[in-house]
Amino acid sequence: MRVVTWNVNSLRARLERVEEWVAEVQPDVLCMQETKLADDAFPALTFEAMGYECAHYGQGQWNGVAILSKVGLDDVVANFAGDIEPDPDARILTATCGGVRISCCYVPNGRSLDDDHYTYKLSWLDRLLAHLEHESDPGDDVIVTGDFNIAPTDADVYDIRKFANATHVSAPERDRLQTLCDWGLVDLFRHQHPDADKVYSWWDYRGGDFHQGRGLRIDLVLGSASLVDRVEWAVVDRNARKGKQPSDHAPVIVDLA
DNA sequence: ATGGTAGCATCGCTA
Repeated sequence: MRVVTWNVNSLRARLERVEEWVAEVQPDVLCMQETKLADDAFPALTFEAMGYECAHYGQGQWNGVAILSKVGLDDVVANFAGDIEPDPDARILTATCGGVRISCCYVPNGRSLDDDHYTYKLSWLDRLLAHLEHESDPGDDVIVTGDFNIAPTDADVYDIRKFANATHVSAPERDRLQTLCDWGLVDLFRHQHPDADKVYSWWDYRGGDFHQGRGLRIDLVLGSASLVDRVEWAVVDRNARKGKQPSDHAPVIVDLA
Protein backbone atom coordinates (compact mmCIF):
# COMPACT_ATOMS: atom_id res chain seq x y z
CA MET A 1 0.00 0.00 0.00
CA ARG A 2 1.52 3.26 -1.21
CA VAL A 3 0.76 6.20 1.09
CA VAL A 4 1.59 9.77 0.12
CA THR A 5 1.39 13.12 1.87
CA TRP A 6 1.63 16.34 -0.11
CA ASN A 7 0.99 19.94 0.77
CA VAL A 8 -0.13 21.13 -2.67
CA ASN A 9 -0.45 24.87 -1.83
CA SER A 10 -3.74 25.44 -3.65
CA LEU A 11 -5.29 22.53 -5.53
CA ARG A 12 -6.86 25.01 -7.92
CA ALA A 13 -3.43 26.31 -8.94
CA ARG A 14 -1.87 22.82 -8.81
CA LEU A 15 -4.52 20.49 -10.25
CA GLU A 16 -2.77 19.80 -13.53
CA ARG A 17 0.53 18.98 -11.83
CA VAL A 18 -1.16 16.87 -9.16
CA GLU A 19 -3.09 14.91 -11.77
CA GLU A 20 0.05 14.16 -13.75
CA TRP A 21 1.98 13.15 -10.67
CA VAL A 22 -0.78 10.90 -9.34
CA ALA A 23 -1.15 9.19 -12.73
CA GLU A 24 2.58 8.48 -12.68
CA VAL A 25 3.07 7.46 -9.05
CA GLN A 26 -0.29 5.79 -8.44
CA PRO A 27 -0.62 6.25 -4.68
CA ASP A 28 -3.14 4.00 -2.94
CA VAL A 29 -3.77 6.76 -0.43
CA LEU A 30 -3.02 10.44 -1.07
CA CYS A 31 -3.29 12.93 1.78
CA MET A 32 -3.26 16.55 0.63
CA GLN A 33 -3.00 19.73 2.62
CA GLU A 34 -3.64 23.36 1.75
CA THR A 35 -6.17 22.63 -0.96
CA LYS A 36 -7.50 26.17 -0.37
CA LEU A 37 -10.89 25.07 -1.67
CA ALA A 38 -14.44 25.04 -0.41
CA ASP A 39 -15.92 21.53 -0.40
CA ASP A 40 -18.16 22.29 -3.38
CA ALA A 41 -15.11 23.35 -5.43
CA PHE A 42 -13.15 20.14 -4.79
CA PRO A 43 -12.61 18.33 -8.12
CA ALA A 44 -13.97 14.99 -6.95
CA LEU A 45 -14.97 13.84 -10.44
CA THR A 46 -11.40 14.29 -11.69
CA PHE A 47 -10.04 11.97 -9.03
CA GLU A 48 -12.96 9.53 -9.15
CA ALA A 49 -12.21 9.10 -12.84
CA MET A 50 -8.71 8.06 -11.79
CA GLY A 51 -10.11 5.40 -9.45
CA TYR A 52 -10.17 7.24 -6.15
CA GLU A 53 -12.72 7.69 -3.45
CA CYS A 54 -12.40 11.18 -2.04
CA ALA A 55 -13.00 13.02 1.20
CA HIS A 56 -12.35 16.74 1.41
CA TYR A 57 -12.66 19.13 4.32
CA GLY A 58 -12.21 22.70 3.25
CA GLN A 59 -13.21 26.25 3.90
CA GLY A 60 -11.99 28.08 0.77
CA GLN A 61 -9.14 30.58 0.57
CA TRP A 62 -6.98 28.99 3.29
CA ASN A 63 -6.23 25.55 4.70
CA GLY A 64 -8.25 22.56 3.50
CA VAL A 65 -7.32 18.87 3.66
CA ALA A 66 -8.24 15.83 1.58
CA ILE A 67 -7.82 12.06 1.60
CA LEU A 68 -8.00 10.12 -1.67
CA SER A 69 -8.01 6.34 -1.56
CA LYS A 70 -8.12 3.32 -3.83
CA VAL A 71 -8.28 0.94 -0.86
CA GLY A 72 -11.47 2.09 0.83
CA LEU A 73 -12.43 5.28 2.61
CA ASP A 74 -14.60 4.73 5.67
CA ASP A 75 -15.61 6.35 8.93
CA VAL A 76 -14.61 9.84 7.84
CA VAL A 77 -14.21 12.41 10.60
CA ALA A 78 -13.68 16.08 9.75
CA ASN A 79 -12.02 18.21 12.46
CA PHE A 80 -11.07 16.81 15.87
CA ALA A 81 -13.09 13.88 17.17
CA GLY A 82 -15.41 13.59 20.13
CA ASP A 83 -15.77 16.53 22.47
CA ILE A 84 -12.34 18.01 21.73
CA GLU A 85 -12.55 21.79 21.24
CA PRO A 86 -13.11 22.10 17.47
CA ASP A 87 -10.62 23.88 15.26
CA PRO A 88 -12.19 26.87 13.45
CA ASP A 89 -9.86 26.10 10.52
CA ALA A 90 -10.16 23.07 8.20
CA ARG A 91 -6.90 21.34 9.16
CA ILE A 92 -7.55 17.69 9.99
CA LEU A 93 -9.43 14.87 8.29
CA THR A 94 -9.46 11.23 9.42
CA ALA A 95 -10.56 8.09 7.59
CA THR A 96 -9.93 4.36 7.51
CA CYS A 97 -8.18 3.23 4.31
CA GLY A 98 -6.98 -0.31 3.72
CA GLY A 99 -7.42 -1.11 7.40
CA VAL A 100 -5.31 1.83 8.56
CA ARG A 101 -6.79 4.71 10.56
CA ILE A 102 -5.27 7.71 8.79
CA SER A 103 -5.31 11.33 9.92
CA CYS A 104 -4.34 13.96 7.35
CA CYS A 105 -3.09 17.04 9.16
CA TYR A 106 -2.15 20.62 8.35
CA VAL A 107 -0.56 21.79 11.58
CA PRO A 108 -0.67 25.57 12.10
CA ASN A 109 2.50 27.38 11.04
CA GLY A 110 3.03 29.29 14.28
CA ARG A 111 4.45 32.37 12.55
CA SER A 112 6.74 33.43 15.42
CA LEU A 113 7.33 32.41 19.00
CA ASP A 114 5.66 35.54 20.38
CA ASP A 115 2.60 35.28 18.12
CA ASP A 116 -0.82 34.07 19.25
CA HIS A 117 -0.65 31.71 16.28
CA TYR A 118 2.22 29.90 18.00
CA THR A 119 0.09 29.34 21.11
CA TYR A 120 -2.62 28.07 18.77
CA LYS A 121 -0.08 25.70 17.16
CA LEU A 122 0.85 24.19 20.54
CA SER A 123 -2.80 23.86 21.53
CA TRP A 124 -3.51 22.25 18.16
CA LEU A 125 -0.80 19.64 18.77
CA ASP A 126 -2.22 18.92 22.23
CA ARG A 127 -5.61 18.37 20.62
CA LEU A 128 -4.05 16.15 17.94
CA LEU A 129 -2.85 13.83 20.71
CA ALA A 130 -6.32 13.83 22.28
CA HIS A 131 -7.78 13.08 18.84
CA LEU A 132 -5.38 10.18 18.38
CA GLU A 133 -6.27 8.78 21.80
CA HIS A 134 -9.97 9.11 20.96
CA GLU A 135 -9.68 7.43 17.56
CA SER A 136 -7.13 4.66 18.06
CA ASP A 137 -5.15 2.41 20.35
CA PRO A 138 -1.38 2.17 19.99
CA GLY A 139 -1.76 -1.46 18.88
CA ASP A 140 -3.93 -0.49 15.90
CA ASP A 141 -2.69 0.24 12.39
CA VAL A 142 -2.46 4.04 12.55
CA ILE A 143 -0.95 6.76 10.39
CA VAL A 144 -0.81 10.43 11.31
CA THR A 145 0.58 12.33 8.37
CA GLY A 146 0.74 15.75 6.79
CA ASP A 147 2.46 19.09 7.01
CA PHE A 148 3.54 19.29 10.65
CA ASN A 149 5.38 22.60 10.30
CA ILE A 150 7.92 21.03 12.68
CA ALA A 151 11.40 19.82 11.77
CA PRO A 152 11.87 16.88 14.17
CA THR A 153 15.63 17.30 14.62
CA ASP A 154 18.42 19.63 13.54
CA ALA A 155 19.28 17.09 10.83
CA ASP A 156 15.98 18.05 9.22
CA VAL A 157 17.06 21.71 8.88
CA TYR A 158 19.48 23.07 6.27
CA ASP A 159 21.13 25.44 8.76
CA ILE A 160 19.96 25.41 12.34
CA ARG A 161 21.74 28.71 13.02
CA LYS A 162 19.19 30.42 10.79
CA PHE A 163 16.40 29.22 13.08
CA ALA A 164 17.40 30.71 16.42
CA ASN A 165 14.23 31.70 18.26
CA ALA A 166 12.12 30.56 15.33
CA THR A 167 9.15 28.28 14.93
CA HIS A 168 9.42 24.81 13.34
CA VAL A 169 12.38 23.90 15.57
CA SER A 170 11.43 25.20 19.04
CA ALA A 171 11.51 22.83 22.00
CA PRO A 172 7.79 23.10 22.92
CA GLU A 173 6.62 22.02 19.47
CA ARG A 174 9.28 19.32 19.14
CA ASP A 175 8.28 18.07 22.61
CA ARG A 176 4.71 17.73 21.45
CA LEU A 177 5.83 15.80 18.37
CA GLN A 178 7.80 13.53 20.70
CA THR A 179 4.66 13.05 22.79
CA LEU A 180 2.88 11.73 19.70
CA CYS A 181 5.79 9.35 19.15
CA ASP A 182 5.73 8.32 22.82
CA TRP A 183 2.09 7.35 22.31
CA GLY A 184 3.32 4.83 19.75
CA LEU A 185 4.09 6.52 16.44
CA VAL A 186 7.32 6.37 14.45
CA ASP A 187 8.62 8.83 11.82
CA LEU A 188 8.64 6.27 9.02
CA PHE A 189 10.99 8.17 6.71
CA ARG A 190 13.55 8.70 9.47
CA HIS A 191 13.20 5.09 10.59
CA GLN A 192 13.99 3.93 7.07
CA HIS A 193 16.83 6.44 6.60
CA PRO A 194 18.34 7.04 10.05
CA ASP A 195 21.45 8.78 8.71
CA ALA A 196 19.85 10.73 5.86
CA ASP A 197 21.14 14.26 5.66
CA LYS A 198 19.94 17.18 3.54
CA VAL A 199 16.64 15.50 2.76
CA TYR A 200 13.91 18.10 2.90
CA SER A 201 10.24 18.32 1.95
CA TRP A 202 9.75 22.09 1.86
CA TRP A 203 11.75 24.95 0.38
CA ASP A 204 10.79 28.63 0.46
CA TYR A 205 9.88 29.97 -2.96
CA ARG A 206 12.16 32.94 -2.36
CA GLY A 207 15.81 33.41 -3.03
CA GLY A 208 16.37 30.22 -5.02
CA ASP A 209 16.17 28.21 -1.81
CA PHE A 210 15.26 24.97 -3.58
CA HIS A 211 18.23 25.08 -5.92
CA GLN A 212 20.52 26.14 -3.08
CA GLY A 213 19.38 23.23 -0.91
CA ARG A 214 17.90 25.44 1.80
CA GLY A 215 14.95 23.39 3.03
CA LEU A 216 13.24 21.72 5.96
CA ARG A 217 11.82 18.23 6.42
CA ILE A 218 8.45 19.12 7.92
CA ASP A 219 6.11 16.77 6.01
CA LEU A 220 5.96 13.57 7.98
CA VAL A 221 4.36 10.14 7.87
CA LEU A 222 4.05 8.85 11.42
CA GLY A 223 3.07 5.19 11.70
CA SER A 224 2.19 2.88 14.56
CA ALA A 225 4.54 0.05 15.61
CA SER A 226 2.48 -2.48 13.66
CA LEU A 227 3.32 -0.63 10.44
CA VAL A 228 7.04 -0.08 10.98
CA ASP A 229 8.04 -3.57 9.84
CA ARG A 230 5.81 -3.22 6.78
CA VAL A 231 7.75 -0.25 5.39
CA GLU A 232 9.39 -1.25 2.10
CA TRP A 233 10.70 2.15 1.19
CA ALA A 234 10.24 5.80 1.95
CA VAL A 235 11.25 8.74 -0.21
CA VAL A 236 10.72 12.45 -0.76
CA ASP A 237 10.05 13.09 -4.44
CA ARG A 238 12.02 16.29 -4.82
CA ASN A 239 11.52 16.12 -8.59
CA ALA A 240 7.96 17.28 -7.92
CA ARG A 241 9.40 20.55 -6.54
CA LYS A 242 11.07 21.30 -9.89
CA GLY A 243 9.72 22.90 -13.04
CA LYS A 244 6.86 25.26 -13.64
CA GLN A 245 4.44 26.25 -10.89
CA PRO A 246 5.49 23.73 -8.28
CA SER A 247 4.09 23.60 -4.78
CA ASP A 248 6.67 24.76 -2.25
CA HIS A 249 6.38 21.24 -0.73
CA ALA A 250 7.42 17.92 -2.25
CA PRO A 251 5.36 14.76 -1.75
CA VAL A 252 6.55 12.11 0.70
CA ILE A 253 5.95 8.50 -0.34
CA VAL A 254 5.88 5.48 1.98
CA ASP A 255 5.29 1.99 0.64
CA LEU A 256 3.89 -0.59 3.06
CA ALA A 257 3.95 -4.32 2.36
C1' DA B 1 17.55 44.38 9.76
C1' DT B 2 15.42 43.39 5.47
C1' DG B 3 13.78 41.15 1.54
C1' DG B 4 13.18 37.81 -1.42
C1' DT B 5 8.12 34.58 -4.04
C1' DA B 6 3.69 32.61 -4.52
C1' DG B 7 -1.42 32.26 -3.77
C1' DC B 8 -5.59 34.38 -2.37
C1' DA B 9 -11.39 36.74 -1.56
C1' DT B 10 -5.41 41.16 -3.64
C1' DC B 11 -3.53 46.88 -2.80
C1' DG B 12 -2.76 43.28 2.67
C1' DC B 13 -2.66 38.77 4.51
C1' DT B 14 -0.73 33.99 4.80
C1' DA B 15 2.95 30.99 4.17
